[in-house]
Amino acid sequence: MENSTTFTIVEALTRAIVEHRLLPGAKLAEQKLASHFGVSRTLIRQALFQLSQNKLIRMEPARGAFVAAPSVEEAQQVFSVRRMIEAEMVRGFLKDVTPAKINALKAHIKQEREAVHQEDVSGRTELLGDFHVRMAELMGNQVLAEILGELISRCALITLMYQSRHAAEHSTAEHEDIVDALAAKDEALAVQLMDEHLVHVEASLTFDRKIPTHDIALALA
Amino acid sequence: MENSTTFTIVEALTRAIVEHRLLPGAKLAEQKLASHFGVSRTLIRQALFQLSQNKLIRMEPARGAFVAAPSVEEAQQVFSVRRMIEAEMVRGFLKDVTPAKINALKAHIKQEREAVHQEDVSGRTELLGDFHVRMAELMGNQVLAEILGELISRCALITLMYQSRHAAEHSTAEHEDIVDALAAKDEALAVQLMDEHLVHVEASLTFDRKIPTHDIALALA
DNA sequence: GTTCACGATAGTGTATACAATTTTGTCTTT
DNA sequence: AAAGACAAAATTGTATACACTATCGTGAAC
Repeated sequence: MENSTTFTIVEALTRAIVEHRLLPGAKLAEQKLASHFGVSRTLIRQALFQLSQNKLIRMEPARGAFVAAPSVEEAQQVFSVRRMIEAEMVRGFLKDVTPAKINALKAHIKQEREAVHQEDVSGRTELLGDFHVRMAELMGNQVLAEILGELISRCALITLMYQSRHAAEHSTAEHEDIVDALAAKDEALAVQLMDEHLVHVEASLTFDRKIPTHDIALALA
Repeated sequence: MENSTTFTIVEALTRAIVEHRLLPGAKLAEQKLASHFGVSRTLIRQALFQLSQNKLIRMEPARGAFVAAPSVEEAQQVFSVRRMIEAEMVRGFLKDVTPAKINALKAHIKQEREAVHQEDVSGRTELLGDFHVRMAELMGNQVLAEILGELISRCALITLMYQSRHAAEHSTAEHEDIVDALAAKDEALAVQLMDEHLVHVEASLTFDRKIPTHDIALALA
């Protein structure tokens, strides 16, 4: 899409944030990043700008960039939007479902299972999110896939921020149930399972617990 | 959100694109824009970068920025996503509806009617889109409002690109019907009306007609 | 001892300079 | 005259320089 150097930096920072190597509230000083990546501040600023549009960081005028620390309200709104989109996505998916698409989803679930065995936490989180994006892609709606992808990145940050003990263990099982319902072309059931799945993920978060952060103001709130 | 100077440039370019003063495919040379706005290329590049994320322009490596010319597929996908989101938005809106919210929507429709009288084309298009964003805001879901806002910007570009003769005249009437259904708390009807409304808008476009553009490759396709 | 003022330092915001690439125009060759 | 090669101009990509703001530390006044 855009320049590949900037893209590399965005990717690296995204991974660092989503993998929780950079905690919410952490400051992202431009010169330090520039030195680390061996480029000028110009490219760093481009990358930070992009990340701020993805809501993975927030930028304060004349103060700099900080890893985003989504509020409880924002987290709930993100999940709310996901439920809206994905309920209808399931309906749309069934409107033009084929055995090949079902198989593609099953193949993805197989990958998920392998990742669980390997205890690859960050890779697993990514795969669990990709299931939903994959569904959008299989519908042939790239616009939907992009929007959902952004929402799911935000969810990854939220999940790692509020997750007590990742109850995401049975996410794969729920994905499987959803695919079964899709294969049976049971729209009402599939929609319900998808909605419940997202409710479960959201419910597994502990919005009232203490949360690790580098944001002073947030830590004292 | 970000710097106010850049924001001003983004606003100005957005208006120019959405109001069709800049045709799809038109080249946006950095130096010319910089001179026009009386700033350096740095700020122009930031603005162009942001616009490219909003899909209002596309950037080709080492070639520059061009006003986006959404393909028919993309246009249909954008409308498809809007139907998905807004169907569920109507349901969500009714889950916590109040007379005040209904009145707010009615007030907005009144504005729409006035704009129709004034023959203010660009302002009218904006207002018609704002109706949908307003609904998201009234739900108290800012995340939803932002996502919908971006989609509606893209729709404005699409509409002005493919619109034969704006059949959007009865959009306001349809908005009114939707609000009536909401006031009556008739979920099924409201959802149906919203879906039909979006289908109407999409159907008013002429995907098979000639489209004005500055994009050579597109004009000869 | 606490608070305020002020200077030093670090960091961001913008402009400019330079490098690399693309585009354009001209000239040569066939 | 048409096609290709090459040079010149224009444009984008990146780095650096400068200006402005915020932050932090020190010291004076109370």
